[in-house]
Amino acid sequence: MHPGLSIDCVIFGFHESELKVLLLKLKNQKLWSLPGGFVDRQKAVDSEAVEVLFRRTGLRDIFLRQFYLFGDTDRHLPGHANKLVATDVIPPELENWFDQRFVSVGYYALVEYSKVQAPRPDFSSDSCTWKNMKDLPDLMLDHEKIIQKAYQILKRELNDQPIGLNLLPDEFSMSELQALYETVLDRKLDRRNFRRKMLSYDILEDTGKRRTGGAHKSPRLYRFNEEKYHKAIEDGLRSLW
Amino acid sequence: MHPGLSIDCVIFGFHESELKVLLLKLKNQKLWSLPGGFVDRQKAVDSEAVEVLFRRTGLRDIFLRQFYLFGDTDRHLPGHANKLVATDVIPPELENWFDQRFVSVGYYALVEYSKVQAPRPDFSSDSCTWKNMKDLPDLMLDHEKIIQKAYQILKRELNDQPIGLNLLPDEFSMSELQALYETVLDRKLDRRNFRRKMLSYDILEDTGKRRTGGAHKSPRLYRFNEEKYHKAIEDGLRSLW
DNA sequence: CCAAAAGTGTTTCGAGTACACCCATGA
DNA sequence: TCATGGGTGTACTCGAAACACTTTTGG
Repeated sequence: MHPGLSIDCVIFGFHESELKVLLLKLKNQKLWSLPGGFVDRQKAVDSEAVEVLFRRTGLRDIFLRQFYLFGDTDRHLPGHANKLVATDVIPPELENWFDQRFVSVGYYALVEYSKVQAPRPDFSSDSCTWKNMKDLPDLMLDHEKIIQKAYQILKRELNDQPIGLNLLPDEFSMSELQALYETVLDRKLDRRNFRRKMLSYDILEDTGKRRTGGAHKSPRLYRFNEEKYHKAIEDGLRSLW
Repeated sequence: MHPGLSIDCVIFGFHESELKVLLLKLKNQKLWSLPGGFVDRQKAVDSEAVEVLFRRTGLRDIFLRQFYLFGDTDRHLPGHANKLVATDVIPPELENWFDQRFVSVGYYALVEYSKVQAPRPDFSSDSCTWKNMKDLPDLMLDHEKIIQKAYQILKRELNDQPIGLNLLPDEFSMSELQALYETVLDRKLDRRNFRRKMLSYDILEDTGKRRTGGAHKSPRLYRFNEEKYHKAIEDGLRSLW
């Protein structure tokens, strides 16, 4: 039957200057979980991850990155499967099977919060919602650890790769982009230096438009040049050697 | 039985200014393979990788990094298992099982070539030797791709992390360290700039000794300050943000 | 007219790069 | 004494960081 291989997706979203993660709440339990699923023996692992993302968010063609394989033997506590049976999450005949070691591949994705319309829970969970990274609920298994690892890798990769595409509207102001970086990095950045550095990456285009409506000076709107953006991800933004 | 999960280790060694990979030659075949093995359901994946490294090289406490999970459906060509049976690598009853999709976790290690005394082959292979990265033999499955991916990630990580520990003797000259970097990067570096930059990382200690015996000025010998070295790996050598 | 955000330029500092000469050693 | 590699310093350029005032907008 199952190959004993599952995937877990850490789906990051950004909203109101806060970094969010999409989580499922398990039926009849207080625990939450990452969206994921088992990988069929016939399917390629990476494409299954794409499917999970699609099932939960309705989004395709999103930056999705495999970042780690979690394969420790102590990923769940004794009695874990028992609890799942007791709370009706899985049928009793699967209890033993669920008590063995699981190997899970972690993926993370960056998606635009507003484009995800009413994320849908699956059969084993009764809600699917965005949770603030700074205020995560109790999570099953080692999902907390998986999220933290994804976050750590995301921050490290920020040094070599741009982010923003799929995390912001198609057109955005420089301040919005900066707010994204500040949120992910969890600290303030200098406005002037940020603008200069970001423009120097040569991945932005000025749309020529302005956003009006705020009680302030109307900002220019930019968009990503997707070709250059993807090239930057491929080649890295800098290399020391 | 098997969980359908295997590991493959790309073990890099460095010798005479060449980057080597430790490979096994399959019994009765012209194909070579990466050292690896299946992961028992009871075992943690990372520690199995440590075991593979130990079985082949006799080394423990070596930098070993999980770098990717290979989970495509087309990892081997049709007839692959059949060939393995025909050439006596596996018994016939396993043919069907060997024909399904395999998921393999890639690890890479950096070890000192000279410390590996006569690497030992396993039951399915008749030799285990170092092969030059620039002249790889034909490899089974997607092992060539795995090696190239490991190499690519190694080069990228060089921008954030030092290398050298376990790849060089305990004490080494600056030129030897530079030769290592030049080999991995596959290009020449400026001697003066290399020294300055490397010293600025603050991970080296001057042993106070010199190496004599060459027909030249005798070079200072350095060693890594392991505490600082590991801290540099943890924290990264630089951060742009 | 005022509050709030947008836009802009300069200086300072450190790291990266290019480059050339003298020194020590063993053969 | 000579060939070979070891050791060192300086000038230039560029990116990073610190820092303050003026402009635009809607309320």
